[in-house]
Amino acid sequence: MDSPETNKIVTSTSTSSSTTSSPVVQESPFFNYLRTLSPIKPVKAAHVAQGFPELSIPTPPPVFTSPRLNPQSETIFLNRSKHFHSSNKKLSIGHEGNRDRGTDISERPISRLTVRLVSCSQKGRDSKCSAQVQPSSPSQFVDEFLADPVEVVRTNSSDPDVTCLNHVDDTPEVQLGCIRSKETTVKENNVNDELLKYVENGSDVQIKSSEQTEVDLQGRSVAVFKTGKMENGESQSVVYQDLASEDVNDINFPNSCIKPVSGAQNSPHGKARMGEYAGVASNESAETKIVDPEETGQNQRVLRRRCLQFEASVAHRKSIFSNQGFSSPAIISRCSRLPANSTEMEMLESSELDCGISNNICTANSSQPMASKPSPCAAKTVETHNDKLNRSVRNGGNPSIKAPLPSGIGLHLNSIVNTAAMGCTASLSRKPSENDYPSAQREKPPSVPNQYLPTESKSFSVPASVLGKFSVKRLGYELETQSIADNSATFQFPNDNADQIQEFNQLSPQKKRKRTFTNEDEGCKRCNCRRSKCLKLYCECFAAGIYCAEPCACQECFNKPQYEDKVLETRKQIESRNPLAFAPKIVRRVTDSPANSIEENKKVTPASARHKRGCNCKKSMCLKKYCECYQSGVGCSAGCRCEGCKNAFGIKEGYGEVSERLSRKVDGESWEDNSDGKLAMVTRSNFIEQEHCHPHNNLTPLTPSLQYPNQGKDVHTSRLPGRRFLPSPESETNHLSLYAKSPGSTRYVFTHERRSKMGDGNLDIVFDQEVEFSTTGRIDQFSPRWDGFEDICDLTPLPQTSSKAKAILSPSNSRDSGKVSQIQLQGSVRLSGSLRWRSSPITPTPQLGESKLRQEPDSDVGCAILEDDTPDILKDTHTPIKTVKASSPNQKRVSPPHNHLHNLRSSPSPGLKSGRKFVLQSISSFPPLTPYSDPKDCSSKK
DNA sequence: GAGTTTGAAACT
DNA sequence: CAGTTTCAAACTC
Repeated sequence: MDSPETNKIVTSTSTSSSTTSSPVVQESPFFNYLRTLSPIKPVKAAHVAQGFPELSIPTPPPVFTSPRLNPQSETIFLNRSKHFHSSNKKLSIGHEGNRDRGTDISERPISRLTVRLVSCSQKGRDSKCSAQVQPSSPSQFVDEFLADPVEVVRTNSSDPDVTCLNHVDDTPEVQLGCIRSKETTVKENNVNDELLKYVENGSDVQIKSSEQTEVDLQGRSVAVFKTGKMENGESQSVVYQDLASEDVNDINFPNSCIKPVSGAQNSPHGKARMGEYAGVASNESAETKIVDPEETGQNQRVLRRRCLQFEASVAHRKSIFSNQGFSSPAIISRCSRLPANSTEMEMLESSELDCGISNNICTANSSQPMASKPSPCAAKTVETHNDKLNRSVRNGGNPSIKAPLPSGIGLHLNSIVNTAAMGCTASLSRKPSENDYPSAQREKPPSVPNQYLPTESKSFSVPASVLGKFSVKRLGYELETQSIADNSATFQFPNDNADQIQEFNQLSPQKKRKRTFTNEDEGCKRCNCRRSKCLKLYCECFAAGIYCAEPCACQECFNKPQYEDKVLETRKQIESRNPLAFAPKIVRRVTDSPANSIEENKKVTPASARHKRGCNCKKSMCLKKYCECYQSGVGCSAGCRCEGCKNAFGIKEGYGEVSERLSRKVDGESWEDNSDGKLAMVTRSNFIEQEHCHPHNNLTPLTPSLQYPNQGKDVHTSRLPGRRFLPSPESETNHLSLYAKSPGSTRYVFTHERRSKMGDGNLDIVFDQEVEFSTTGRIDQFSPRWDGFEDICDLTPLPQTSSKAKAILSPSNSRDSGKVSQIQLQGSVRLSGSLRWRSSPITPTPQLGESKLRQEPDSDVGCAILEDDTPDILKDTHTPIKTVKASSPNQKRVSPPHNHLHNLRSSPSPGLKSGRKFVLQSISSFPPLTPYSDPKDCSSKK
């Protein structure tokens, strides 16, 4: 608040004490206009009487009696408006303590309004003070200013006396700087209108907490808040100060009880100044007081609503977190600025800032961090405790983060982690604990390359919980503002792992720690590259699709926003070699407890797609994290070239067999080395033997073999091209794999990959169908094996059948990814109609007549299931067997951990009997290089 | 924390 | 495509 530009931000002692209203102000055309436009409400004396019995607040006379234009006011106003961009004005919240409240507001022009808010006893609760600052463009300033009446709102049901300020316009909760109280705020009717004061908007905001923390909010209205306990510990003071004002006057307000703060009372100006105070708003924890100096002594009071709701938002947030998943794909746009430092991050984390949830793309423009207008993207809602808020504001400068309502938002942890959005695949399973990062690391969270973000929206939709606890802190994502003009930030988190996050939050500290250590290294940890310049897959950050950040110890790092072009180019090169290079690498299990429920089970994260070729372990025997398979928690597959495989999650020869014991441990997040073997393999020896006996059986996930159903006489299948980007605008790739799993049982894996280039993007539709035909009519499950095809287990009817398809638009164009980083389309797809068995000499024949396939009803169920990457089977035991999924190229396909299968087997649900396909719905760590297709186009593909 | 081991990634 | 080198994480002490 001591910004040099600011004339005077907060004075510890109020100096002016003149009680007469300023004629200049009253006559200002501005106020005139304001009076006309703003909801001006007469002050209600009744309430005042309650709060300030000793104060008699006369009905304020018309504030503006003369249309005469006051040059001074005008000038001030103009200046202020001018400052909205480069404003030096600041809103500061500081601990005023018992200051001299004597202030003659009336004398001062609005621009010089200084308001002190004093809350009364906090009652041991966390005092929360929020101020909503509404930035506005210069052009909009007047209108917005005028249209932004302030009203005092009573908050906190428990404390009827608590009041807060709200915007008259009922600004959405997302408003920046708006802090809600736990309780629904009751608008001013109960509050004495006399207490209402509007706060001058300024450019900069400084907020001081009790700790005197300060925050500068550039381009925001000026307000001075002061929060913190009074010396007597009972009250807090909030000071709104007009930056323009030369003489800062502090206005003391009574506490929530509408009573003068003790300090105020003691103040020489204390109560006597209340015919001066325009309004007071207080909250139990924090009171907000708004004073309209000009109107002081006037019969009219203009209420300016300020969203000063405090804890309510927090509660709301928590509720949201607990109840909502994150549906949006993880997309992080550049621009936006994440908490620049640990304090902000901490604030976000702890406070659970609502940010960019849902499809709402919130764009916060640093230049206009706080939009006066209730623009969904312009506002930021910050609900925090005093300290947190203050810290965040202080450090953040521009709270450019918008917090859209989290409704319906899901978090795709995979996307977050692995994808550009968040970058930690396996990490998704775990939620960052408070101590995941050293404070120093939190200082500078990793940032996400801009290219992964949609151009327009560049949105970073952050679920509150995610943002607060996961993204910000754990992942430490930082949206680096590349420029003042380009700093709108929107956070979009993938939805898939919302539950995981939630779960993690619910974990005990020990469990969190455990997960932290087990998962943190996977994808979210920071790199330490020395020679790769962080532009190779060696770099975990780069591989994860995120920029390196402070926590990184890399050297000569080019994986930074400023090198965006280079990063993107490198990425393209790498992807050209390996389209799945940026696919999630590690799969982690989120479930911490041996959940007995599907809910628990569905927290399993699929395995790595990047590791499509399998491991090549020589010495580790796939028992250490050197082995990606092991690291991913999946068994080695036939595609692995490992030697002496003892992968506890399923040895190569075992075709994904996993011991029961291990499975249970896995459920419990016990990633133990099971090298001791003794795995109770649930073998399907037949298939395994066949596969290994035959030279062609050494199939990679991408090159499944076609085996005839009849017991091991495998006829080599056509080795279909793996998933790769085809140059043609639209390409289709079909894969058919037949596996003779056992005598009388044949499994068909049909994969149709269709890449369509529509509009400016690609639509990747991958139909993976795996059908197992059993002579017995029983559909076998898949083993935990995770290879690219084998684990495609959704039991689907023959291609001719209509099936649900999910199309995921892979925003190759990072700019666009924000819009629809991952679009899930659901619809009926007649596979037979559109598919061409271009590559496969073998057409899946429905002639497997005896197969007793379950035809998935053409319902939307499948679509709902597809909402996240949770294995379908895990999500709903009653899920129809058939599910056709279209996914991005980087989609991971993994087999469920054995234990889950085991559980599923036991499940009476018929669906559980079917083979399972685990598809990692996460978006690629990096959006596809090709532009994504328009959703419409996608729809058309349905 | 330093050094070693390891295997993926990159290079040739 | 195979062999080699590079690289950084994982691991050990």
